Amino acid sequence: MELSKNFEHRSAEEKWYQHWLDKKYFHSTPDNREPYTIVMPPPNVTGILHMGHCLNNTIQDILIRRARMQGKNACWVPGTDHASIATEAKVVQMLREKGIQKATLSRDEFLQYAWEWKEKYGGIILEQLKKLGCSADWDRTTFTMDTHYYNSVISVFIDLFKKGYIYRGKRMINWDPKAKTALSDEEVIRKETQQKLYFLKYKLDIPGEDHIIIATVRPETIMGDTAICVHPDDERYKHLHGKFAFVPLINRRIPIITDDYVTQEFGTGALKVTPAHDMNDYQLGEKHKLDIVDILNEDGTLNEAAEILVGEDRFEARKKIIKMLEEQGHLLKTEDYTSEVGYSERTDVVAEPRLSLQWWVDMKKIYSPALKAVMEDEIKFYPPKFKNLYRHWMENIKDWCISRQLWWGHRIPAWYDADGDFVVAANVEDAIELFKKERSKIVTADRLKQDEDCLDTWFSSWLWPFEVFKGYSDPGNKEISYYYPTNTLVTAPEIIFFWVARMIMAGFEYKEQKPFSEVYFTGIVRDKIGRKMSKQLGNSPDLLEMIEKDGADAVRFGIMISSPAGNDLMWDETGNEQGRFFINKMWNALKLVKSWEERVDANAKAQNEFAIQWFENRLQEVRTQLDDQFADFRLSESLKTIYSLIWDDFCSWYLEWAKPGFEQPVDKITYEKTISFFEELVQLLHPFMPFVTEDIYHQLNDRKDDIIIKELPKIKDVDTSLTAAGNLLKETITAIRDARNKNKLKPKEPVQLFIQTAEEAIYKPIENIISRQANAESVEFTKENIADSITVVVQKDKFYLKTLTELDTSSQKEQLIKDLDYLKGFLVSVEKKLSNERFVQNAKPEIVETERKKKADAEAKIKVIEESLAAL
RNA sequence: GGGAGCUUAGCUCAGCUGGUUCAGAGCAUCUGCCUUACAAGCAGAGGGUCGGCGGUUCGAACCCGUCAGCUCCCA
Repeated sequence: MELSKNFEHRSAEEKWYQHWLDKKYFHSTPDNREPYTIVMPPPNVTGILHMGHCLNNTIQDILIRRARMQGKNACWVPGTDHASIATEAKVVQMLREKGIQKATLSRDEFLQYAWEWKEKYGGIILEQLKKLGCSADWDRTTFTMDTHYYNSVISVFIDLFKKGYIYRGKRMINWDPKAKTALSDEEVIRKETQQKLYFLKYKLDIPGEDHIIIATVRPETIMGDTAICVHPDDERYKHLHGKFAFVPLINRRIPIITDDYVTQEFGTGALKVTPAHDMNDYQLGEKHKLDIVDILNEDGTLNEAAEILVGEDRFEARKKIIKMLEEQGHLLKTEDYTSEVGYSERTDVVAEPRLSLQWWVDMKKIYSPALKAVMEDEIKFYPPKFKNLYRHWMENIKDWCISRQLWWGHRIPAWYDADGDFVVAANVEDAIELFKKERSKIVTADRLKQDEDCLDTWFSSWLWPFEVFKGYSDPGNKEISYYYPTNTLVTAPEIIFFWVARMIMAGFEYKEQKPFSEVYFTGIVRDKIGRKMSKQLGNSPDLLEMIEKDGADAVRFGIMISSPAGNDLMWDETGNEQGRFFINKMWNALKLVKSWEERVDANAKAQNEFAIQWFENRLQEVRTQLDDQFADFRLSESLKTIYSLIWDDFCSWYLEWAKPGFEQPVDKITYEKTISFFEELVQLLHPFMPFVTEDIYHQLNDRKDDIIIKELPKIKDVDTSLTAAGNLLKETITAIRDARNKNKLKPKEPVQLFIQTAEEAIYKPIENIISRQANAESVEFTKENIADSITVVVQKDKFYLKTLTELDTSSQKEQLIKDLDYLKGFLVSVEKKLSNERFVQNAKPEIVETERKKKADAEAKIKVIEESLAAL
């Protein structure tokens, strides 16, 4: 079969991915092998592939493919989560485009639209992952609202409620006025925001005193003020303790209280207290038993309680109230002020602290096994620095607000009667029973109302590692017993609290076992100037476009090569380019090796014993390194290691040493060994670049098997003397080439080479390689200096290059003098060490021994160089 | 305000428990080559007081202290 000029990624990707699917290589069923399991962090069902997914899933695919090649039963479970806020927002928008208002629909009608939307657009991202080459077990694709999953979530809610871990309570929460739902603390993103600090005069209710000045960034909430607070030690305000002031514009009379919570240095040291609209003020209010005046509606507009500007949006109201305050002489001054403001993660509007009746998980009751497991390394974090962060969060854990005022999601299984009493039950029949049993009330189904709200998406995804195997809905089934606990979780550090911590809690609560053994936190993908990739900035490249242009292998290479273990990565498109060049390099090597096919001479004597032995040994060395690197998730390093093994060791050295002369025959052993080396190389690379490696594997030989499932050979012992011999050979060749370069010899100009060494036996087997690589027409051993030649010193041996062209010895001389100076300096430092008695006494004997050897080596080299200089 | 982390070549980063010629890699730069696998390439080269200062040690990029700059998380 004729080879194409270049690797054609489009057709190869299509061909091999389909082939792997047809052969069901990605599919796993329990058997006798050791399992290796990863559950994919379910992307948002509305999502499309971005660089973060690309990194994360490439890493998972690498781990899975390597495990598969190690003979393990590799199982990678894909799926999506229902993303209640994001999806509901998209459905609402789609309906609006059709001219339908959500408010005009019943819950069931709305959900029907939502499911239609999900069937149509949901799961696009999974198709995109296939383009990237991901070898997930698609037969196991799970959705957090699949029937068994849905029921498990509801059942877990009921169970936790029964255990007293879930309660309903009126508390301060983060409110998203756009999505009109509660948010958990983790769903609020703090951002530095430019604001203004307004200094307002509050009239005092004291004869002879005029006003107190208060600094605030939220003047529109003054109508909710129910106190002014100052520090008890603040001399400026001591005379005002226990007195009263009036809220501007509405003239509500409010007390002046004291609390050491107030920072005297900030603003004027006097704080307006608005318990309904600020977390800290709420706590102050509780402590001092203040009134609560809630002046905002659920959509962020002002309500009747505000008395003025009713119906205006909070930010419009801010503008207007400033004008009113100014007109009436209450505004003293305005200052620029920057502080962190919370934004809704999903809708990006400013989150509003709001007092609201919500459902909560009492985290104090459930977190401790999860903390212990990580602290004691039962679950290992990579990199381990995240343990601290985890511990800190766990030790200061707050209750989790799990209700969301949305329809798309798992509906809270609480049932209310007309009096507002409620029970928690899976269905209305059970609810009726419970009312009877627990509350001695006889109710009928038509009098009961189910809670309108649904559960936080994370309240479903925390069951992911076991419910994807139906470990909750069908406990003890064959699959959960085989696959659980899973092995590795690969995820972003941003969701360590959202998801990782909670999965660990759920794992211990419901399976009495950890959900996974190790968690690898990837870095955040940034652009080349260090900004986080985001839609807003538009600095996120179009992945599918890149895959189309450069190929999935090149894209995978690009992201992995720039990805230090556990650190953020500065992504740059030149990485893809490097990947493409690499593929091209391998393709050219393939062309070379294929060209030998017809020149194999079964009778020819084996030519390349040294090269073959050396490369075989190199392979073992690298395999050992790779094992260590994989154990620590140093995948970027692994890729670099394989890259250099293929490019430098195989292409630049081995192939050059082993390749036959122009139109010369190839001996059978060299040919077969070369093919098998190439196979092993692409096998090592396969997890990183699956398509090109599978393709080359099949190009090298006609065969029935596939590299994707070819088991990696066992590692053999490394022969360090071979490594050393190889290094000497490379060093010699480089030194001679350098000398040729420096003496301006044309590459084509042959030289006569003389080797002066005490150990000819070392050079005998590599003599012909040196001669070829240095373009020497003859090689001889010599005991004498060779006059009128270029002298090259390598370790303790000398090489002479005799040429036809006239030589200018000045540059060699310069180089030799430079080397000599360096060595002399080096020798002095070694001697200093050795003459230091404390060193000889304290240092380990091996260390002293190597110093002695360094000294002897340096002296020998100095001698050789001095001789060479004398001969010049 | 509390906590964590980072600072090594022009850029992005390795450097595991202090000890080989240990100051490294890739990219970029420079020089010479269109050498029948590959110019998307080949063969070479240059480049850093390891953020500053102090300490521990026979010995420090590595350990300790301190200062400076940057980043992230939590309040």
